[in-house]
Amino acid sequence: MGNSSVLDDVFDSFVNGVRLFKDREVLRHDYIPEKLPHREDQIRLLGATVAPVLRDARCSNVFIYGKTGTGKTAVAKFVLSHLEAKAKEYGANVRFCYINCRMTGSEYRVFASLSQSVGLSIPFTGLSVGEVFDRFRSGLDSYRINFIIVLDEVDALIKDRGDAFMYELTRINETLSKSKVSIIGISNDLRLKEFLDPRVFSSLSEEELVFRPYDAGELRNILLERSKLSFQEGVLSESALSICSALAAAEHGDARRALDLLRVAGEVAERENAKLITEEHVRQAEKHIEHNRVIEALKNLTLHSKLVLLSVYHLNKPSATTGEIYDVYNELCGEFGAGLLTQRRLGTLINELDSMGLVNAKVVSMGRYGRTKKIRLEISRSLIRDVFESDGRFSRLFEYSAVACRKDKKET
DNA sequence: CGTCCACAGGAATGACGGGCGG
DNA sequence: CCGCCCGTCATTCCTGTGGACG
Repeated sequence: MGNSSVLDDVFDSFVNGVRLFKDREVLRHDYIPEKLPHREDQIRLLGATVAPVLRDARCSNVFIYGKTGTGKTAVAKFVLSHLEAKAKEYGANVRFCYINCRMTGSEYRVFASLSQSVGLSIPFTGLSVGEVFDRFRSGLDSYRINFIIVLDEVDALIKDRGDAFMYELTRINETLSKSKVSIIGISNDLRLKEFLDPRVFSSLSEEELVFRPYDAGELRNILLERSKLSFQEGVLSESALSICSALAAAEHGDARRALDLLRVAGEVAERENAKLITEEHVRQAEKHIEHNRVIEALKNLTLHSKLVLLSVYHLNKPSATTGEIYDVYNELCGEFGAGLLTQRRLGTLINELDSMGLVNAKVVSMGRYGRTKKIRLEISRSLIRDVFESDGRFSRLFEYSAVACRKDKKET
Protein backbone atom coordinates (compact mmCIF):
# COMPACT_ATOMS: atom_id res chain seq x y z
CA MET A 1 0.00 0.00 0.00
CA GLY A 2 2.87 2.31 0.83
CA ASN A 3 4.35 1.85 -2.57
CA SER A 4 1.26 2.68 -4.52
CA SER A 5 0.54 5.81 -2.53
CA VAL A 6 4.08 6.97 -3.18
CA LEU A 7 3.52 6.42 -6.86
CA ASP A 8 0.23 8.27 -6.61
CA ASP A 9 2.12 11.21 -5.24
CA VAL A 10 4.55 11.13 -8.10
CA PHE A 11 1.81 11.04 -10.70
CA ASP A 12 -0.38 13.56 -8.94
CA SER A 13 2.37 16.06 -8.52
CA PHE A 14 3.28 15.62 -12.14
CA VAL A 15 -0.24 16.32 -13.26
CA ASN A 16 -1.22 18.93 -10.69
CA GLY A 17 2.17 20.37 -9.85
CA VAL A 18 3.71 23.45 -11.28
CA ARG A 19 4.15 23.24 -15.00
CA LEU A 20 7.40 24.71 -16.15
CA PHE A 21 7.55 23.37 -19.67
CA LYS A 22 5.41 24.54 -22.51
CA ASP A 23 7.15 22.38 -25.10
CA ARG A 24 10.06 20.16 -24.13
CA GLU A 25 10.88 19.19 -27.71
CA VAL A 26 12.16 22.66 -28.50
CA LEU A 27 15.17 22.02 -26.30
CA ARG A 28 16.17 18.77 -27.93
CA HIS A 29 19.15 19.27 -30.16
CA ASP A 30 17.59 17.67 -33.20
CA TYR A 31 14.96 20.37 -33.18
CA ILE A 32 15.45 22.92 -35.95
CA PRO A 33 14.07 26.30 -34.93
CA GLU A 34 12.61 28.92 -37.23
CA LYS A 35 15.39 31.26 -36.29
CA LEU A 36 19.06 30.49 -35.88
CA PRO A 37 20.57 33.47 -34.10
CA HIS A 38 24.15 34.43 -34.96
CA ARG A 39 24.23 32.21 -38.00
CA GLU A 40 22.70 34.56 -40.50
CA ASP A 41 25.94 34.87 -42.47
CA GLN A 42 26.40 31.14 -42.80
CA ILE A 43 22.77 30.68 -43.80
CA ARG A 44 23.10 33.30 -46.49
CA LEU A 45 26.36 31.86 -47.79
CA LEU A 46 25.14 28.29 -47.89
CA GLY A 47 21.88 29.45 -49.41
CA ALA A 48 23.73 31.30 -52.16
CA THR A 49 25.86 28.24 -52.82
CA VAL A 50 22.99 25.83 -53.27
CA ALA A 51 20.67 28.27 -55.05
CA PRO A 52 21.81 27.28 -58.58
CA VAL A 53 19.94 23.99 -58.26
CA LEU A 54 16.71 25.98 -58.52
CA ARG A 55 17.64 26.62 -62.13
CA ASP A 56 18.57 22.97 -62.62
CA ALA A 57 22.28 23.63 -62.46
CA ARG A 58 24.61 21.65 -60.28
CA CYS A 59 25.76 23.57 -57.23
CA SER A 60 29.27 23.63 -55.85
CA ASN A 61 30.41 21.15 -53.30
CA VAL A 62 30.70 22.68 -49.87
CA PHE A 63 32.78 21.86 -46.89
CA ILE A 64 31.61 23.00 -43.49
CA TYR A 65 33.91 23.07 -40.49
CA GLY A 66 33.20 23.75 -36.87
CA LYS A 67 33.23 22.13 -33.48
CA THR A 68 30.26 20.32 -32.02
CA GLY A 69 27.28 22.43 -31.15
CA THR A 70 28.19 25.34 -33.40
CA GLY A 71 25.09 24.95 -35.52
CA LYS A 72 26.53 23.24 -38.61
CA THR A 73 23.91 20.55 -38.80
CA ALA A 74 21.09 22.90 -37.93
CA VAL A 75 22.12 25.39 -40.61
CA ALA A 76 22.52 22.69 -43.25
CA LYS A 77 19.13 21.16 -42.51
CA PHE A 78 17.53 24.55 -42.25
CA VAL A 79 18.82 25.75 -45.59
CA LEU A 80 18.11 22.51 -47.40
CA SER A 81 14.57 22.13 -46.17
CA HIS A 82 13.83 25.67 -47.30
CA LEU A 83 15.53 24.92 -50.57
CA GLU A 84 13.35 21.87 -51.03
CA ALA A 85 10.24 23.92 -50.47
CA LYS A 86 11.39 26.54 -52.96
CA ALA A 87 12.26 23.87 -55.46
CA LYS A 88 8.73 22.55 -55.31
CA GLU A 89 7.48 26.07 -55.95
CA TYR A 90 9.68 26.45 -59.02
CA GLY A 91 9.22 22.90 -60.18
CA ALA A 92 12.93 22.09 -59.97
CA ASN A 93 13.90 18.47 -59.45
CA VAL A 94 15.90 18.77 -56.28
CA ARG A 95 16.30 16.22 -53.62
CA PHE A 96 18.64 15.95 -50.69
CA CYS A 97 19.79 13.17 -48.47
CA TYR A 98 21.16 13.75 -45.01
CA ILE A 99 23.51 11.15 -43.60
CA ASN A 100 25.31 11.20 -40.32
CA CYS A 101 28.44 9.22 -41.09
CA ARG A 102 29.35 8.50 -37.50
CA MET A 103 25.94 7.01 -36.76
CA THR A 104 25.80 5.21 -40.08
CA GLY A 105 29.13 3.65 -39.35
CA SER A 106 30.73 2.38 -42.55
CA GLU A 107 31.07 3.34 -46.18
CA TYR A 108 28.91 0.35 -47.05
CA ARG A 109 26.09 1.71 -44.94
CA VAL A 110 26.57 5.21 -46.27
CA PHE A 111 26.11 3.98 -49.82
CA ALA A 112 23.23 1.76 -48.71
CA SER A 113 21.60 4.76 -47.13
CA LEU A 114 22.11 6.82 -50.28
CA SER A 115 20.57 4.03 -52.33
CA GLN A 116 17.55 3.90 -50.10
CA SER A 117 17.03 7.60 -50.55
CA VAL A 118 16.66 7.03 -54.29
CA GLY A 119 14.20 4.23 -53.66
CA LEU A 120 16.44 1.17 -53.81
CA SER A 121 16.39 -1.41 -51.10
CA ILE A 122 19.78 -2.70 -50.09
CA PRO A 123 20.45 -5.59 -47.72
CA PHE A 124 22.30 -4.57 -44.62
CA THR A 125 25.13 -6.88 -45.61
CA GLY A 126 26.08 -9.31 -48.33
CA LEU A 127 27.04 -7.07 -51.24
CA SER A 128 30.40 -5.64 -52.02
CA VAL A 129 30.86 -1.94 -51.43
CA GLY A 130 31.47 -1.41 -55.12
CA GLU A 131 28.24 -3.17 -55.98
CA VAL A 132 26.23 -0.95 -53.64
CA PHE A 133 27.88 2.10 -55.10
CA ASP A 134 27.06 1.02 -58.65
CA ARG A 135 23.46 0.39 -57.73
CA PHE A 136 23.21 3.77 -56.18
CA ARG A 137 24.68 5.40 -59.24
CA SER A 138 22.45 3.69 -61.74
CA GLY A 139 19.44 4.10 -59.45
CA LEU A 140 20.11 7.79 -59.31
CA ASP A 141 20.64 8.07 -63.03
CA SER A 142 17.28 6.54 -63.75
CA TYR A 143 15.84 9.88 -62.65
CA ARG A 144 16.70 13.34 -63.72
CA ILE A 145 17.34 15.01 -60.40
CA ASN A 146 19.71 17.34 -58.73
CA PHE A 147 20.84 15.37 -55.77
CA ILE A 148 22.47 16.99 -52.77
CA ILE A 149 24.27 14.71 -50.35
CA VAL A 150 24.93 15.93 -46.85
CA LEU A 151 27.62 13.94 -45.10
CA ASP A 152 27.61 14.98 -41.49
CA GLU A 153 30.54 14.10 -39.23
CA VAL A 154 32.33 12.84 -42.29
CA ASP A 155 35.65 13.19 -40.47
CA ALA A 156 34.78 10.23 -38.27
CA LEU A 157 34.38 7.97 -41.27
CA ILE A 158 37.42 9.26 -43.10
CA LYS A 159 39.63 8.80 -40.08
CA ASP A 160 38.97 5.14 -39.71
CA ARG A 161 38.08 4.05 -43.22
CA GLY A 162 40.18 6.32 -45.37
CA ASP A 163 38.97 8.61 -48.11
CA ALA A 164 38.61 6.16 -51.01
CA PHE A 165 34.83 6.29 -50.86
CA MET A 166 34.96 10.08 -50.93
CA TYR A 167 37.04 9.87 -54.06
CA GLU A 168 34.38 7.72 -55.70
CA LEU A 169 31.69 10.16 -54.68
CA THR A 170 33.46 13.24 -55.92
CA ARG A 171 33.86 11.64 -59.33
CA ILE A 172 30.36 10.30 -59.63
CA ASN A 173 29.19 13.14 -61.87
CA GLU A 174 31.53 12.01 -64.63
CA THR A 175 29.54 8.82 -65.03
CA LEU A 176 26.06 10.24 -64.61
CA SER A 177 24.19 11.29 -67.69
CA LYS A 178 20.91 12.62 -66.33
CA SER A 179 21.21 13.36 -62.65
CA LYS A 180 23.69 15.62 -60.92
CA VAL A 181 25.24 15.25 -57.52
CA SER A 182 26.59 17.84 -55.11
CA ILE A 183 28.18 17.11 -51.80
CA ILE A 184 28.00 19.01 -48.56
CA GLY A 185 30.58 17.67 -46.14
CA ILE A 186 30.41 18.56 -42.49
CA SER A 187 33.37 18.04 -40.22
CA ASN A 188 33.96 18.58 -36.53
CA ASP A 189 37.66 18.44 -37.04
CA LEU A 190 39.26 21.52 -38.51
CA ARG A 191 42.34 19.61 -39.56
CA LEU A 192 40.46 17.22 -41.77
CA LYS A 193 42.34 18.21 -44.90
CA GLU A 194 45.42 16.51 -43.47
CA PHE A 195 43.64 13.18 -43.77
CA LEU A 196 42.40 13.80 -47.29
CA ASP A 197 43.88 13.14 -50.67
CA PRO A 198 44.51 16.60 -52.14
CA ARG A 199 42.39 15.79 -55.19
CA VAL A 200 39.45 14.81 -53.01
CA PHE A 201 39.96 17.83 -50.85
CA SER A 202 40.05 20.31 -53.67
CA SER A 203 36.98 18.95 -55.35
CA LEU A 204 35.07 18.81 -52.07
CA SER A 205 35.83 22.28 -50.95
CA GLU A 206 34.89 24.28 -53.97
CA GLU A 207 33.26 26.33 -51.25
CA GLU A 208 34.23 26.48 -47.59
CA LEU A 209 32.30 27.53 -44.54
CA VAL A 210 33.68 27.86 -41.05
CA PHE A 211 31.51 27.97 -37.95
CA ARG A 212 33.11 29.77 -35.04
CA PRO A 213 32.14 28.65 -31.56
CA TYR A 214 29.47 30.72 -29.88
CA ASP A 215 30.55 32.97 -27.05
CA ALA A 216 28.63 33.19 -23.78
CA GLY A 217 26.59 36.16 -24.97
CA GLU A 218 25.52 34.42 -28.15
CA LEU A 219 24.66 31.26 -26.30
CA ARG A 220 22.57 33.35 -23.98
CA ASN A 221 20.58 34.71 -26.91
CA ILE A 222 20.05 31.25 -28.30
CA LEU A 223 18.83 29.95 -24.99
CA LEU A 224 16.62 32.96 -24.49
CA GLU A 225 15.04 32.41 -27.87
CA ARG A 226 14.38 28.76 -27.20
CA SER A 227 13.28 29.20 -23.64
CA LYS A 228 10.45 31.45 -24.81
CA LEU A 229 9.12 28.51 -26.78
CA SER A 230 9.89 25.77 -24.32
CA PHE A 231 9.05 27.25 -20.91
CA GLN A 232 6.08 29.01 -19.40
CA GLU A 233 6.66 32.68 -18.92
CA GLY A 234 8.75 33.76 -15.96
CA VAL A 235 9.90 30.34 -14.77
CA LEU A 236 13.49 30.72 -15.88
CA SER A 237 15.70 32.83 -13.66
CA GLU A 238 18.25 35.19 -15.14
CA SER A 239 21.03 33.55 -13.21
CA ALA A 240 20.12 30.08 -14.47
CA LEU A 241 20.20 31.37 -18.01
CA SER A 242 23.58 32.97 -17.49
CA ILE A 243 25.15 29.97 -15.84
CA CYS A 244 23.98 27.66 -18.65
CA SER A 245 25.57 29.93 -21.22
CA ALA A 246 28.74 30.32 -19.21
CA LEU A 247 29.18 26.59 -18.65
CA ALA A 248 28.62 25.81 -22.31
CA ALA A 249 30.85 28.64 -23.45
CA ALA A 250 33.63 27.23 -21.32
CA GLU A 251 33.16 23.99 -23.20
CA HIS A 252 34.15 25.34 -26.61
CA GLY A 253 30.89 27.22 -27.10
CA ASP A 254 28.72 24.18 -27.51
CA ALA A 255 25.09 25.14 -27.98
CA ARG A 256 23.98 21.55 -27.78
CA ARG A 257 25.48 21.35 -24.35
CA ALA A 258 23.76 24.57 -23.31
CA LEU A 259 20.39 23.29 -24.46
CA ASP A 260 20.86 20.00 -22.65
CA LEU A 261 21.74 21.80 -19.45
CA LEU A 262 18.69 23.98 -19.73
CA ARG A 263 16.33 21.12 -20.46
CA VAL A 264 17.61 18.91 -17.65
CA ALA A 265 17.63 21.86 -15.25
CA GLY A 266 13.97 22.34 -16.10
CA GLU A 267 13.27 18.69 -15.44
CA VAL A 268 15.09 18.80 -12.12
CA ALA A 269 13.17 21.89 -11.07
CA GLU A 270 9.87 20.38 -12.14
CA ARG A 271 10.54 17.28 -10.11
CA GLU A 272 11.22 19.44 -7.09
CA ASN A 273 7.99 21.25 -7.71
CA ALA A 274 9.91 24.49 -7.87
CA LYS A 275 8.28 27.51 -9.45
CA LEU A 276 11.53 28.92 -10.71
CA ILE A 277 14.51 27.34 -12.42
CA THR A 278 17.55 28.49 -10.50
CA GLU A 279 21.29 28.39 -10.81
CA GLU A 280 21.30 25.49 -8.38
CA HIS A 281 19.09 23.45 -10.69
CA VAL A 282 21.58 23.97 -13.47
CA ARG A 283 24.41 22.75 -11.28
CA GLN A 284 22.42 19.67 -10.45
CA ALA A 285 21.64 19.19 -14.10
CA GLU A 286 25.34 19.24 -14.86
CA LYS A 287 25.97 16.41 -12.42
CA HIS A 288 22.91 14.56 -13.56
CA ILE A 289 23.98 14.57 -17.20
CA GLU A 290 27.47 13.39 -16.42
CA HIS A 291 26.20 10.70 -14.06
CA ASN A 292 23.82 9.30 -16.64
CA ARG A 293 26.44 9.41 -19.33
CA VAL A 294 28.83 7.32 -17.26
CA ILE A 295 26.20 4.80 -16.20
CA GLU A 296 25.08 4.33 -19.78
CA ALA A 297 28.66 3.87 -20.88
CA LEU A 298 29.36 1.33 -18.14
CA LYS A 299 26.28 -0.71 -18.90
CA ASN A 300 27.06 -0.93 -22.58
CA LEU A 301 30.63 -2.13 -22.25
CA THR A 302 31.46 -5.54 -23.63
CA LEU A 303 32.36 -8.29 -21.19
CA HIS A 304 36.09 -7.91 -21.65
CA SER A 305 36.02 -4.15 -21.38
CA LYS A 306 34.17 -4.57 -18.11
CA LEU A 307 36.80 -7.00 -16.90
CA VAL A 308 39.54 -4.59 -17.89
CA LEU A 309 37.84 -1.77 -16.03
CA LEU A 310 37.38 -4.00 -13.01
CA SER A 311 41.07 -4.79 -13.13
CA VAL A 312 41.89 -1.11 -12.88
CA TYR A 313 39.38 -0.77 -10.07
CA HIS A 314 40.80 -3.76 -8.33
CA LEU A 315 44.41 -2.60 -8.53
CA ASN A 316 43.23 0.36 -6.52
CA LYS A 317 46.15 2.67 -6.95
CA PRO A 318 46.60 6.15 -8.37
CA SER A 319 47.93 4.83 -11.65
CA ALA A 320 48.54 1.37 -13.05
CA THR A 321 50.58 0.22 -16.01
CA THR A 322 49.37 -1.93 -18.87
CA GLY A 323 51.37 -4.89 -17.60
CA GLU A 324 49.94 -4.71 -14.09
CA ILE A 325 46.45 -4.50 -15.46
CA TYR A 326 47.05 -7.44 -17.71
CA ASP A 327 48.09 -9.59 -14.76
CA VAL A 328 44.98 -8.76 -12.77
CA TYR A 329 42.81 -9.08 -15.83
CA ASN A 330 44.32 -12.51 -16.37
CA GLU A 331 43.24 -13.60 -12.89
CA LEU A 332 39.79 -12.09 -13.24
CA CYS A 333 39.27 -13.98 -16.47
CA GLY A 334 40.20 -17.20 -14.71
CA GLU A 335 37.82 -16.43 -11.87
CA PHE A 336 35.07 -15.47 -14.23
CA GLY A 337 35.64 -18.36 -16.58
CA ALA A 338 36.20 -16.20 -19.62
CA GLY A 339 38.81 -16.80 -22.26
CA LEU A 340 41.48 -14.15 -22.03
CA LEU A 341 42.55 -11.76 -24.72
CA THR A 342 46.08 -10.85 -25.68
CA GLN A 343 47.89 -7.91 -24.22
CA ARG A 344 47.87 -6.26 -27.63
CA ARG A 345 44.09 -6.40 -27.62
CA LEU A 346 43.94 -5.16 -24.06
CA GLY A 347 45.89 -2.10 -25.14
CA THR A 348 43.17 -1.12 -27.62
CA LEU A 349 40.44 -1.78 -25.09
CA ILE A 350 42.18 0.55 -22.66
CA ASN A 351 42.35 3.21 -25.37
CA GLU A 352 38.63 2.81 -25.94
CA LEU A 353 37.91 3.22 -22.23
CA ASP A 354 40.11 6.29 -22.35
CA SER A 355 38.20 7.90 -25.20
CA MET A 356 34.96 7.25 -23.35
CA GLY A 357 36.40 9.14 -20.42
CA LEU A 358 36.12 6.20 -18.04
CA VAL A 359 39.85 5.97 -17.52
CA ASN A 360 42.74 8.24 -18.32
CA ALA A 361 45.60 6.62 -20.21
CA LYS A 362 48.88 8.35 -20.88
CA VAL A 363 52.02 6.95 -22.47
CA VAL A 364 55.02 7.55 -20.28
CA SER A 365 58.58 6.47 -20.47
CA MET A 366 60.31 5.21 -17.37
CA GLY A 367 63.66 5.10 -19.03
CA ARG A 368 65.53 2.01 -18.05
CA TYR A 369 62.24 0.51 -16.89
CA GLY A 370 60.55 0.65 -20.21
CA ARG A 371 57.77 2.54 -21.85
CA THR A 372 54.17 1.92 -20.98
CA LYS A 373 50.81 3.53 -20.38
CA LYS A 374 49.81 4.90 -17.01
CA ILE A 375 46.13 4.26 -16.46
CA ARG A 376 44.03 6.04 -13.90
CA LEU A 377 40.32 5.72 -13.14
CA GLU A 378 38.40 8.80 -14.19
CA ILE A 379 35.17 7.87 -12.44
CA SER A 380 34.33 7.18 -8.84
CA ARG A 381 34.95 3.71 -7.45
CA SER A 382 31.57 3.62 -5.80
CA LEU A 383 29.86 4.14 -9.13
CA ILE A 384 31.64 1.13 -10.57
CA ARG A 385 30.64 -0.94 -7.60
CA ASP A 386 27.03 0.17 -7.90
CA VAL A 387 26.74 -0.65 -11.55
CA PHE A 388 28.63 -3.94 -11.55
CA GLU A 389 27.41 -5.30 -8.25
CA SER A 390 23.82 -4.94 -9.33
CA ASP A 391 24.75 -7.30 -12.15
CA GLY A 392 24.80 -10.67 -10.38
CA ARG A 393 27.46 -12.07 -12.67
CA PHE A 394 30.05 -9.74 -11.25
CA SER A 395 29.39 -9.90 -7.52
CA ARG A 396 31.75 -12.82 -7.19
CA LEU A 397 34.52 -10.74 -8.69
CA PHE A 398 34.09 -8.20 -5.95
CA GLU A 399 34.48 -10.84 -3.25
CA TYR A 400 37.54 -12.01 -5.09
CA SER A 401 38.82 -8.49 -5.33
CA ALA A 402 38.46 -8.06 -1.58
CA VAL A 403 40.56 -11.17 -1.00
CA ALA A 404 43.18 -10.10 -3.50
CA CYS A 405 43.36 -6.64 -1.96
CA ARG A 406 44.16 -8.16 1.38
CA LYS A 407 46.79 -10.27 -0.27
CA ASP A 408 48.32 -7.18 -1.84
CA LYS A 409 48.44 -5.43 1.49
CA LYS A 410 50.22 -8.30 3.16
CA GLU A 411 52.84 -8.31 0.45
CA THR A 412 53.59 -4.62 0.74
C1' DC B 1 76.53 8.07 -25.03
C1' DG B 2 74.78 3.75 -26.13
C1' DT B 3 71.80 0.20 -24.29
C1' DC B 4 67.78 -1.92 -23.46
C1' DC B 5 63.30 -2.19 -20.91
C1' DA B 6 58.28 -2.69 -21.45
C1' DC B 7 55.59 -1.74 -23.74
C1' DA B 8 52.99 1.29 -27.99
C1' DG B 9 50.56 0.71 -31.84
C1' DG B 10 50.56 -0.37 -37.25
C1' DA B 11 49.67 -4.16 -40.68
C1' DA B 12 48.20 -8.38 -42.07
C1' DT B 13 45.45 -12.05 -41.36
C1' DG B 14 41.79 -15.10 -39.57
C1' DA B 15 37.46 -16.72 -37.42
C1' DC B 16 32.73 -15.83 -37.09
C1' DG B 17 27.77 -14.98 -37.89
C1' DG B 18 25.32 -12.82 -41.10
C1' DG B 19 23.36 -12.30 -45.92
C1' DC B 20 23.72 -11.90 -50.98
C1' DG B 21 22.72 -13.62 -55.96
C1' DG B 22 22.42 -17.40 -58.82
C1' DC C 1 23.02 -25.20 -51.96
C1' DC C 2 27.48 -22.73 -53.16
C1' DG C 3 30.83 -19.19 -53.42
C1' DC C 4 31.37 -14.75 -52.20
C1' DC C 5 31.23 -10.59 -49.42
C1' DC C 6 30.03 -7.92 -45.30
C1' DG C 7 31.48 -5.96 -40.44
C1' DT C 8 33.43 -7.09 -36.03
C1' DC C 9 36.53 -8.85 -32.96
C1' DA C 10 40.66 -10.86 -32.10
C1' DT C 11 45.49 -12.80 -32.89
C1' DT C 12 50.14 -12.76 -34.68
C1' DC C 13 54.04 -10.47 -36.01
C1' DC C 14 56.17 -6.62 -36.16
C1' DT C 15 58.92 -2.15 -35.86
C1' DG C 16 59.40 1.96 -32.98
C1' DT C 17 60.76 4.55 -28.92
C1' DG C 18 61.74 7.96 -24.40
C1' DG C 19 64.84 8.14 -21.25
C1' DA C 20 67.23 6.15 -16.68
C1' DC C 21 70.94 3.43 -16.03
C1' DG C 22 75.59 1.81 -16.57
